[in-house]
Amino acid sequence: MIKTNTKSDIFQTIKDLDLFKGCEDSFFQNLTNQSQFLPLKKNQILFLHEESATRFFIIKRGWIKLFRETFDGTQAVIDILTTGHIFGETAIFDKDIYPYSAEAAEPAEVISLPLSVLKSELETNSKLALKMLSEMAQHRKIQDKELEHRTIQNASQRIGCFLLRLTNQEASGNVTIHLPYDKTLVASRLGMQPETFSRALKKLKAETGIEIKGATIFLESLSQLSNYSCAACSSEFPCRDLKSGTAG
Amino acid sequence: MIKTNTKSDIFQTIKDLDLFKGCEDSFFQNLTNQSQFLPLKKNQILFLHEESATRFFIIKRGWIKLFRETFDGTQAVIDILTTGHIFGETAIFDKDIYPYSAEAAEPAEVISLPLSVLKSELETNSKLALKMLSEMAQHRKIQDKELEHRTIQNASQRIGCFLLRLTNQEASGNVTIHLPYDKTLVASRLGMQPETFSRALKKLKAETGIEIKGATIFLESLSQLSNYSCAACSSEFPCRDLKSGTAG
DNA sequence: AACCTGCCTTGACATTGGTCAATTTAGCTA
DNA sequence: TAGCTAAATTGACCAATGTCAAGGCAGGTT
Repeated sequence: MIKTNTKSDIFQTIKDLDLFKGCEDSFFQNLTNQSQFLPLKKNQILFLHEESATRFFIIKRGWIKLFRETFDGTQAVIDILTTGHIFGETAIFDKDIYPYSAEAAEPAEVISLPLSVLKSELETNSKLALKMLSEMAQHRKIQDKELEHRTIQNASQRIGCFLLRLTNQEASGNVTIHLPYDKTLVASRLGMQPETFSRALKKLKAETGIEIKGATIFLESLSQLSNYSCAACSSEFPCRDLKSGTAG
Repeated sequence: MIKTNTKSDIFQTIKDLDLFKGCEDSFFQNLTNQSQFLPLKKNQILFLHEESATRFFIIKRGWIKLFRETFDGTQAVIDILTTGHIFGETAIFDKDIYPYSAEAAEPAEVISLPLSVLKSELETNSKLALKMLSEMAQHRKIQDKELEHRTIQNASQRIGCFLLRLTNQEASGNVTIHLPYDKTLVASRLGMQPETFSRALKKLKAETGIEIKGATIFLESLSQLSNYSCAACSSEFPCRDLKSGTAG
């Protein structure tokens, strides 16, 4: 039986990250030495927007919601991330202030690591800097597309697009999709109210003939959705660059 | 009389860029040697989304619109940039493919530079990589906020926010703002129809008491607008990080 | 001055999505 | 199983924005 919260497991998890590919073991060791394993209950807050930052995080399991809110409590969801994704690291470039709040959308486990170690590694390891730069540029493109979608896709199309991004887009034939978290949360991720989500999903079903049973959706083929959703997008269908949960 | 399209002027323009601060003259010289000065007429297209990229650009004068469009011609404006801003450079990180289209929103002058030189400089100059990484992270935060605004601000509030970002936010007392380009374009920049823009501006006037004369807007004070617009934003008013035209 | 042309505004109306309140459903726990 | 709670759905209504069509205005040209 493997324990998932040992230091050696943390070491291995960090080492396996694509972002850190090619880094020295000493770097991983430094990070690991100052690491913490954090189990999070649903809705548990990890840090708040504008808070001073000393640590960044890697998701081991579950879903983390990044968001910001206005004074009156209105909330805007920035992204919802899962296993293998990093967040909080951009504070390095912004006066060590977190640019968003983070909370567990579902029970989750994250690894907490010191920003200082990452920061000094970045200054000496140009491979890492370039890799991070590349991921950042990728993310930027995704953000641009997100904004585009808010502008030109309606609620049903956005849901269809979201579902497609949960699948292997090369698949042919029947596909079963399971929503990864609450519908309410999917709604906020897509910038709409839960009621709108509910009705828009129903409309999506009527327009495309998909089957819905609770949080599970059955497709006869991906084109059933892509014909409907991708018409209102600037990219061709298999949209390789738009995997969901890809932010940091 | 200074000519603005000489090689030596290009050299100086590049050297003055914040992004390139600290780079060697040899780098500037390499860029300059392969540079081109391009005067652009209004609506002239510079490159198209998905096109193969060999050059990036720096704006010398005027306004450049970055956008993408769907098959049926619906257009989503990503950003509108002006003097001193760089664009097209992120193609380096995306298989040398432009992630958006670019055209002159107003008569403009841009300097065209080879991506190859930038690319190899990035690989050897870690200061530059870090600086670019930092700017990218900054941009990312701006994009997040842009998305937030689309979600929680209404049309009038977005216009107010846009106007505030055109000003020196430390100013006290009277302020005169001049719209930098067509209202139609401002509308698309803010993700709304021209008709909606027109009505929303009227509403903004009614709600805040600003004065409007054509493309010129008079404020008695910035708080007149900030009270109205920034209520629906997660940031406090003087929002230093949200300068307009800040993308690349 | 007359006339274009493109931008902007306005009105009338359609559509989309948001809000509020009432139920229904599903998953837990006792 | 009964009962609790949170999530999801539904209906009725409203507000915001988009669409289409008609004018109006301003700047540039002849």
